[in-house]
Amino acid sequence: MTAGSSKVSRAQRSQKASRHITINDIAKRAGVSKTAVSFAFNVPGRLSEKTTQHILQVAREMGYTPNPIARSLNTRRTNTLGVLLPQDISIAMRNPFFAELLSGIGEVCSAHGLSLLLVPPLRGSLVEATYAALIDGCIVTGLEADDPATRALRQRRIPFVMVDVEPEEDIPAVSVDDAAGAYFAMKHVLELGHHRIGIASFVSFTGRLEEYTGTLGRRFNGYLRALHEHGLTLDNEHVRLVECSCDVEGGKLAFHQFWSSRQGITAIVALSDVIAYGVVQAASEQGVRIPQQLSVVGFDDLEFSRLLRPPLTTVRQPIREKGRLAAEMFARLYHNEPLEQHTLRLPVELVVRQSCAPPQS
Amino acid sequence: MTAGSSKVSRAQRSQKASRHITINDIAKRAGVSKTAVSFAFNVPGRLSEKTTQHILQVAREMGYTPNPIARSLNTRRTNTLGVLLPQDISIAMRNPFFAELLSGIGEVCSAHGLSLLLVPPLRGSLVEATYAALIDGCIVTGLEADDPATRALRQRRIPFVMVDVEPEEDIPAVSVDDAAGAYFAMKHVLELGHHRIGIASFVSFTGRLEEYTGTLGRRFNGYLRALHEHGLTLDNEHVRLVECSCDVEGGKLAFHQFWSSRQGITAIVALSDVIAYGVVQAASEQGVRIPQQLSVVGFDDLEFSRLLRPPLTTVRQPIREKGRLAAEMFARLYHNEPLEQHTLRLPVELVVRQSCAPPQS
DNA sequence: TGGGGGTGATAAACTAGTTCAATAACCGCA
DNA sequence: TGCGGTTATTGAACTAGTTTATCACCCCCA
Repeated sequence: MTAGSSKVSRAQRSQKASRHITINDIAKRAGVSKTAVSFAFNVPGRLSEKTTQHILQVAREMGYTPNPIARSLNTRRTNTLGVLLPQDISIAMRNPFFAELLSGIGEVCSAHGLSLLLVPPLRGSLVEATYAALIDGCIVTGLEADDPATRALRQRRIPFVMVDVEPEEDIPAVSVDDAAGAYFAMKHVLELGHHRIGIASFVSFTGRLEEYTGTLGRRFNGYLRALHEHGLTLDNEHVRLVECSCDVEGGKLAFHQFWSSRQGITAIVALSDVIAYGVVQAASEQGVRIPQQLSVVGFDDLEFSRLLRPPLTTVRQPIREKGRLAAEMFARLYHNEPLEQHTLRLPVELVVRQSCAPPQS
Repeated sequence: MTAGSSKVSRAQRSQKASRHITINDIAKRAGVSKTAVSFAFNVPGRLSEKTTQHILQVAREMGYTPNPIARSLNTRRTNTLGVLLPQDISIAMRNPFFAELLSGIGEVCSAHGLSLLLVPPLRGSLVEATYAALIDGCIVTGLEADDPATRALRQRRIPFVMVDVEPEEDIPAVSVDDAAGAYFAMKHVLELGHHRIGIASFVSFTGRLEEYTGTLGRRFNGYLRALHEHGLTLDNEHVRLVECSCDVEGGKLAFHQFWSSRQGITAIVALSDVIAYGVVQAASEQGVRIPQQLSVVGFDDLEFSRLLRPPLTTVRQPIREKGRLAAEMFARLYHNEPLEQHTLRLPVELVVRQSCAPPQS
């Protein structure tokens, strides 16, 4: 290294590394100020038509396009809506629930020219993820109002709407009566005469049963209410609980656990349709006939549940609608328009199809 | 308005509007330079432990978190991987293909701490969308190498990997032999003895049949080759084409068009499993028995196709794997590591299940 | 010729951080 | 006490744009 090389200026060095073309390059080349270049791109009518066209022509020739990050720094807009996911993307996307939710959210994104950012935990922390996400706001899924990540959003004044959360004053949210839905599902199974029942639950266990929170907790409350009305409890003898991942694979594993336990389970209540799919698939593979030998109920009524073999009895919740409404609420917050209602609660209903029957006598 | 009010400085005004807390506020409050604050957050060991802790303490007290946009402007990193979608998010998400693809891409995102940005056309233009997207690179779906959006990425030196594209020198891509897969599917139907066949295609028509491009064009080539081998052509008499949206609803509409035409169609070949789902559902609703009265073949082998009633005969392509490999290629580009192979071609195979049978005599 | 009004263009300040290069402080040792 | 070598800290420049406030210019009219 020569003495001279250390004197190479920063500008020269970055020149060498084929620097990106910036607004300054265009300004110089076009013989105008960078303000003019900015106006040419952003404020139609602010410059004379001649100047505007000249600047845009120069920009085209040099292949210039304004840096969206620098622009965002000024405008404080990213034109991006985040979706906070409590799990990794690869896991969430195994549950068609999210595809339907995103489809609903996406309708609103198109209308407002927004992109959609999937925000999973960063290095294990959703709070970290919210710090790093380049978003104008977000839809929060699978979290409660007192979650650290939710608090982080509030503190940073990032507008957000929660989905599937216990309704709480002044927190915009779109929910569903999970407890009622679960109650209907379990009641249906009980009224068919089942009393050896497996509950296939996705995991978010935090200790004892009373500590189940969120969607899981609410659905459990519904199940337990129906069980109590029929004099049953989660005693592991009549009613057994198995936890699994919220995907087809999880449902298959759950089925095998129930079936190998030889407790004579005649019905499986799944906390999610996709888990029910796995149960049905594993049962078919084992030659267990549904609903003759085993009844299965789900929760969600995904678009494909009616196409299942047999068509799945389940609890319908309007998932796409939920996404759309949540995103619409966000859009109002985003544009500082008042919300008519802070919390929406959408209806659920039991959809009886062909995956349940009375137990074999 | 008084004369005084016009003299209110900018700082005072923004103060009033409860300005965001910046690195300067923390520096002042902690009695250090903003360089020190930056180091405290980003370069462990660069400051004394005492100073670092003091700064972080002050930051915590004031609820400060570095602005990710300003940070990105310097670091030139957004830690976001884009997925370029040729349609609106709400439409794409109606096809479980994307959920599976995203699931694969998501595996790599987790490993590298990336978020995933869904980038649909902005004001009708994907090129515009690429200009505005805050991403470090992207996975391009449903586009060809000579698409304007692809060119825009190249020009702006945004690293990208294409998915489902005609392999081309030096463009990183992960594809599948669509033509071969389609050939297998059509051949299977023909060998069962069908000669009145409906093709249910998603839309991307650009004029005459020879102008089909991309995935659509490649699959058509496969279908046509098999048809030719059996002396058939797309003549609208024996083999009829219907275009529909790529979702369950589209498949249902396609079925109704085929069935109402009363051309005695005995088999429907769908360009996508999700379209086949719609065909099967509409057929069931009409009391048309599959495969006895109507054979159906799909393309994709989505996770749920084996659970369909009846289980769907289809062409398997490893979608999740495709997403994962594409994302891994991107990760290498992103870290300036050399690619072992620029283009990958994954295998397809016909999966014979129960939705096809010989035509009723 | 002077002044008002409108248009077109710009210099400078601003967005909120990171990074470079230089300095200050400290420690041990001669 | 002086000096070399770390270690800790900082001012200034830099990222790439937008925005504000001002100015120059031209036309019209008095």
